[in-house]
Amino acid sequence: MAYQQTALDTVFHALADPTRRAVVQKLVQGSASVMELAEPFEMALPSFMKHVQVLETSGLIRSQKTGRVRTCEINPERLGAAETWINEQRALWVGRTDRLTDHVETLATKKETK
Amino acid sequence: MAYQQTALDTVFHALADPTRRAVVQKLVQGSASVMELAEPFEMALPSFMKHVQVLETSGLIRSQKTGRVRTCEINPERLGAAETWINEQRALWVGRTDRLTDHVETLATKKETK
DNA sequence: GATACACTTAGCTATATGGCTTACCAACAA
DNA sequence: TTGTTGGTAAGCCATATAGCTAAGTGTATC
Repeated sequence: MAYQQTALDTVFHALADPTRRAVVQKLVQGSASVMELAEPFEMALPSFMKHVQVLETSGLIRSQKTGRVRTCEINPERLGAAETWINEQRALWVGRTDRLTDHVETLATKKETK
Repeated sequence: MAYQQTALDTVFHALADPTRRAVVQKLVQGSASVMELAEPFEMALPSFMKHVQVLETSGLIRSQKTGRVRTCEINPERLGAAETWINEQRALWVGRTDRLTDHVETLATKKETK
């Protein structure tokens, strides 16, 4: 569980930056080289590479160097971990509002039968 | 869209910390006072209040002071924004794998009819 | 009115983050 | 062999973050 917590730390941190979210959005559509990914950004290459490192460290993407080109691809499982956590909160929230609704309905029913 | 981007920045940043995620998990089950929320953490109160501020700034929670007690509650809409973004990526990813699957199946079908 | 409680404010420290520039290196291409 | 391309490494700077302590403030409670 502790490992899971740390993973969520890094995943949510990685997604807390617009540049890195844009990289994720690009990679879910297909793998791409670092230069392709960097092109839309007015940013020094070493700075952009730092973002790639953050994404890779978080497990959201994987990369591999072939010759002089580093190609990145998404790791959908890790994105799923963040989704799972949020869905768990939603389930708790929905479950709670369901119980509240039931409670209110129970009270309403009791009033009707008096 | 720019506003949306900034919102996602702060939401994902807020969730990038185990203490803050624990607060969110508690609040989806019902509102709670700051002291109740802080109790499980071995942390100075001003430190914990900083986390609460981060969550409030991100819009994930709301708080209100009544007398000397500040009560916090979840804002499910903001959590939904993060969920929406992740679901959009998953849709792109699934759509892409679907297209690949179709392509492979088309090739397989062509082989069979030869 | 004194005391306790629940924060709030201010300031500090150490670390992390996100950008930059410069120089370098490995791998192609001409 | 030289030039170009695609990174990589190192170091710098400014800002942000995450914790702390101490002191203060407003609101109950006794």
